[in-house]
Amino acid sequence: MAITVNQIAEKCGVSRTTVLRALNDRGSVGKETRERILAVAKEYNYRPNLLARSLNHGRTMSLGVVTINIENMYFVQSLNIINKEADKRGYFTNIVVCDESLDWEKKLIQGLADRQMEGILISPINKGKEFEEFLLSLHIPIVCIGNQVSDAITTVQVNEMTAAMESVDLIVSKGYERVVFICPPLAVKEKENIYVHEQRLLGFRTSVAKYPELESAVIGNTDYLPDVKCVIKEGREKRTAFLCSGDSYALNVMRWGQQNGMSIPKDYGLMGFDNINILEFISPKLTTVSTNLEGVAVTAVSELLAQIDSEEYSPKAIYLNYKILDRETL
Amino acid sequence: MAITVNQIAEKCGVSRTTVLRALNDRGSVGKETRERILAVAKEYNYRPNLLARSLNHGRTMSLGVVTINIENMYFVQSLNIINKEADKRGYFTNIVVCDESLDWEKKLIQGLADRQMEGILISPINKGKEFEEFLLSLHIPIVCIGNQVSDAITTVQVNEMTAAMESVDLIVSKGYERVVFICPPLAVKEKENIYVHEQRLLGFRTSVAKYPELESAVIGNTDYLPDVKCVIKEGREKRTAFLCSGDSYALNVMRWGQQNGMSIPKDYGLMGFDNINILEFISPKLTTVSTNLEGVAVTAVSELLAQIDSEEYSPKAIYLNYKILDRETL
DNA sequence: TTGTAAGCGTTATCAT
DNA sequence: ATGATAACGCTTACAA
Repeated sequence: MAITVNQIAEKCGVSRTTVLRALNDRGSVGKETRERILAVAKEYNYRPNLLARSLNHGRTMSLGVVTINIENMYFVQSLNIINKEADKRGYFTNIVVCDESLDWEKKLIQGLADRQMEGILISPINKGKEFEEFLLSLHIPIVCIGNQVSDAITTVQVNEMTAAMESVDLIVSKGYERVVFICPPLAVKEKENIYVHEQRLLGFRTSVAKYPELESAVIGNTDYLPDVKCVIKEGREKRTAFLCSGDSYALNVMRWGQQNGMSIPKDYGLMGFDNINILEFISPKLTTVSTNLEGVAVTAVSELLAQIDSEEYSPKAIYLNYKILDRETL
Repeated sequence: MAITVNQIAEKCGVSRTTVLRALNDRGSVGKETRERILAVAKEYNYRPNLLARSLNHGRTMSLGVVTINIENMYFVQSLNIINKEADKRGYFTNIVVCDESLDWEKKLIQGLADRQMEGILISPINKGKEFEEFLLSLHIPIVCIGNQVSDAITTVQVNEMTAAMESVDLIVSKGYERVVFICPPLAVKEKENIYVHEQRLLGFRTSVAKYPELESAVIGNTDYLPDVKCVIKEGREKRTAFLCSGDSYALNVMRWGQQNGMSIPKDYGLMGFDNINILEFISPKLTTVSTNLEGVAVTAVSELLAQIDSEEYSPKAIYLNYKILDRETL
C-alpha cells in the first residue's frame, strides 16, 4: 500500500539513487528534479520502511521491554520513564506484556530478539542456570530490573536488603515487641525468580537478629490472611507489626482488619514495600518503602545503552537509594 | 553477532538454499548434509532474522498498541487480553506508551506504522479532522477503543450513554433528590478526545430530563473538590448523589469525605465509572459501571484482524454490554 | 547532476 | 539432492 523509493523513481523517470538524494537532502539534485520528486513523495505520503533500513544498517534503534501483569504494578509505572529516556537517546521502545507465565516470558524475549531489538530490559520471573544461558545465548545486551538472574547480567535495583533492615529498625523504634514478615512470593520460591523478596527477607532476618527481645515470624503462604488472624489472636499482649513484602499484601491485611473492627496503628502496626501509586487513595496512609522507580528506570536504560555502545562491557550490580516513608500505620 | 543462513552455508560448504531446506524441513536434503547443517545451526544458536523475513513476505505479523499512562489504568488492564488474543491468531503485540501528550501520540503511531505494524489499536487522545486524516494517510488498519475519531475508523466501546442513563435511573430509584455529574475531562474538551466522557455526559443529561423534580448539575473542572464542597454545603436538606465519570474521581471525593468526617451513603451517594481494579482495596465498595474490558479488548483485536484480512472492509461502530455494579455507595 | 551495482538476511522459483 | 537467481526496500560506494 505504501509507496516505495523505487516507485517514486519510476513515476519521476529517474533512478532511485536520485530520489534518495532528494529525499535525504544529501548530494546534489537538479532543482526541477528535486521538486518533482518531493511533490510525488508528499502526494503519496512517502515514509521509509524502517524494516528495510534496519536490515541495511544492522541497527533497529529499538529497545524491548518485557513487563508483567498489573499485579506488580510498580513496574508498569516505570514504562513511561523508560520510554522517555530511550527516546532522548534516539531509541524506540517496544513493550510486551507477560501474564506471569514462565514460558511466555521466554517466548516474548525470544520474539524481541528475533525482531532485532538492540537491547532488552526485563524484571524477570524466570531464574536459574538454564534461563541465564538462554539469555546469554541471545547475544543481546540485557539489563535486569530488580530481580537478578546472574552475575553475568547487569541488574539495577535498590538495596532491598538494607531497606528491610531499616524497616525493622523503624518498627522496633516505635515500640513494637513482635514483628511478622509477610511474603507470599516465598511460596513459589523454587520455580520463580523472587530475588527482590528474598533480599527483603534476608534483611528482615539480619535485622531481627540484632534485637534479642524482639519476637519475629515469617509468613510465606499465598493464603496469608488466616495466618495473620492466628498471629493476632494468640498474642494480644504483645504489640505486633506486620512488615509486608509488597504494598498490596499490606492493603489486604488492612482491609481484613477494617472488616474485623480493628484499627491501625492502635491494634497492630503495618508497613509495606514499593509505594505503589494507589496508596494515595487509601487511608490510613500506609507506611512503606519507596523504591525509586524513576531512578531505577533511568539508570537501567542508560546502562543498557552503554552496553549497546561499547565493545567491552562488564556486567554490574547497581544499587540505588530507596526512601522509607514513615506515614500513619506504625 | 547472530549467525545467518549464509554463514551456515559457507561453514557447511553448501548453498543457502540447501541450508534453508534443512532448517525448514522442506524439500529433500541428503541425510548427512542435513545433520551437518543442523549441528552448526544449533551450535551457533541460529534464529531467523524476522526483519528480513518480514521484508520478504511483506508481512510482519505484528500489531501495535498505543496505550496511555496509568492514570487511565483501565486500559492497561486490557493489554494482557489483547496480547493473548493476538497471539492466538499468530500475531506479536508491540505496545508503546504515550504520556498523555498529543504530539507523542502521533509520533508513536507514526513509529509503529514506519515499523510496518499490520494494524494498530489505540484509545486516542487526539481528535478532529486533521488527526483523522493523519490516521487514514497511514493506510493501515486501525481500531479505536473507547474514544471515537470518525465514522471512517472502527471504534469498539460500550454504550456509555445508556450506561449513564441507567446510572441516573439507579440513583433516582434510591431516593436521591439531587444528582451531580463530575467530569474533569470536560476541561480539556476542546483539545483532547474525550468522546467517552462526552457520551456519559450526554446520557446524564438525557436521563435527568426525564425527572422533573430531580435537581442536577455538572462539574467540569480539573479542580473539582472545592465545587463538591460547595454543593454539599449549600443543600444539606436534599439527598445528593455524585456520579463520577471515572472511578478515580469518585475515590478522590470519597477520600475527601472521609477526611471531613462524612460517611457514605449516609451523607451523600457516590457512583463511579470503569470498575478499575484497585476498587477491591477500597471500602466502602464503590458502586460503579463495569465497562467490560475483556469483551472490548477481544472484539477490538478480532475486528482489527478482520480488517487486515479482508480486501473490502467497512468501518463500524461496535457497542458492547456494560454492567451496573450496585454496591455500597448509593 | 545522475546512474549502476552490490549488499543487508530471508524466501520463492526455476534449473540442474 | 543441490544450486543459482531474483526479489523485498533501503543504503552506500563508485562510476559516468
